[in-house]
Amino acid sequence: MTTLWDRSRQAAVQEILDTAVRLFAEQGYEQTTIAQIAREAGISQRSLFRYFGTKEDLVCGDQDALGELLKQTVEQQPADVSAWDALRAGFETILTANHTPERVLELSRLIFNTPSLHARYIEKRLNWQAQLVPVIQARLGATPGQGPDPRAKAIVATVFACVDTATELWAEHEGRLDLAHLYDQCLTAVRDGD
Amino acid sequence: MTTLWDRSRQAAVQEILDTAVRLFAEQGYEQTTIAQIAREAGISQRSLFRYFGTKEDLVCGDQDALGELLKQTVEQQPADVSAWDALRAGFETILTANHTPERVLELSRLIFNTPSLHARYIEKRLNWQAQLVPVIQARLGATPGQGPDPRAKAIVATVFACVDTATELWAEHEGRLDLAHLYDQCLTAVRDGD
DNA sequence: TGCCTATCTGGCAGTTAATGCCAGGTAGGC
DNA sequence: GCCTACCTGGCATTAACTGCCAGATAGGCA
Repeated sequence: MTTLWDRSRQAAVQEILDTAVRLFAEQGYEQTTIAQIAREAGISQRSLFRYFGTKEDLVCGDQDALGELLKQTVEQQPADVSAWDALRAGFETILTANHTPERVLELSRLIFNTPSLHARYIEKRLNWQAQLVPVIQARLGATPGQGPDPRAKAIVATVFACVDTATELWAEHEGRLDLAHLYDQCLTAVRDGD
Repeated sequence: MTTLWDRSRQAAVQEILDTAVRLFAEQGYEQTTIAQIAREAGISQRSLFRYFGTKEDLVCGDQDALGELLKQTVEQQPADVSAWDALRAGFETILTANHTPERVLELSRLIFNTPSLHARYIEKRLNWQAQLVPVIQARLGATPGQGPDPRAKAIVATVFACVDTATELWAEHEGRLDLAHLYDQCLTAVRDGD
């Protein structure tokens, strides 16, 4: 309900984000300090850390919200949709909910070329995976044999592996290829190859 | 050739490593400082950073050497062995070349329970993947269609996803399950499921 | 044996990300 | 117009690193 605060906060977040991404693209992630971003965005370091808990969150911060959307989409697929198709539907939803392709491409380049960012990005994605495993487990039904059932974990991990592979290829080719098609190619190679 | 130096260095590395892993297990990774490790190992902080470039390398440091072994094993498989089987052979080799199971279990617990370590661990494994892709690409033969061929990348990424899943389950169950069998279960769920 | 050189080691200062604390300001309700 | 809640900025501090320099130590060589 506190409209003005929320709006100015939203604007501030957006401005800080734009400043940060611009500086990262210009001079590299490691070479850009928090002090510089704060200075150019006209804000104190202390406040910057209140908006974004870590430097890495300036790049991978909105992953958390996307993960929630992904989980909900997968959960809401009809019961007769297979685990594979449900996950694929989830990722298609995320694709459209994400930033513009140009922005995604810029962020992808940054992430794939900066080890510490890449690590952080993977960490966020591991959270997505952990959230999805019970959802997929429910869709798979009862355990076939005795012992723990690794199927859901394996399927989710594989789907993410293919998404990551497709995204990396897509970024390498400057976004000129169709991401969904690349993903399907990856999954075909894995499931129907040899 | 410089025997004494090398040996004392080797001994120092081992002692630092043991001290660090012990402290990490006792009080957690984040709660243990470099200063404390250096103090208890009887070495200066400055020298500790010369042995191990980062705190994370105290846990995931020897991954680099294992990656080289993995690549060589996969490369040396006979030409008629499929990509999947070649990779599986590589991982079996690594299993036996690793530390004792107890040590691996301890390190696994640490890695899977510490987000930043888990991320760094996967980052190292991404290096393994990048090295393996051309090897697998050669084994797959010519590209079927036009455009880039994502098959090798996808297959390698999937195999690692399954290895990771199996290892996590194995660590969760305190090493009481058969790791190779878990891996096969994961791969079956992915390739032959539904 | 005694020196010389290459390498290792420790201490010290400095940088950067990140956190806690406190004083001061600003928006919105009464 | 005041009061409260929240936000903001500055200061101090910590922890992971890094560069620099002086001192020690091992091994080669005369």
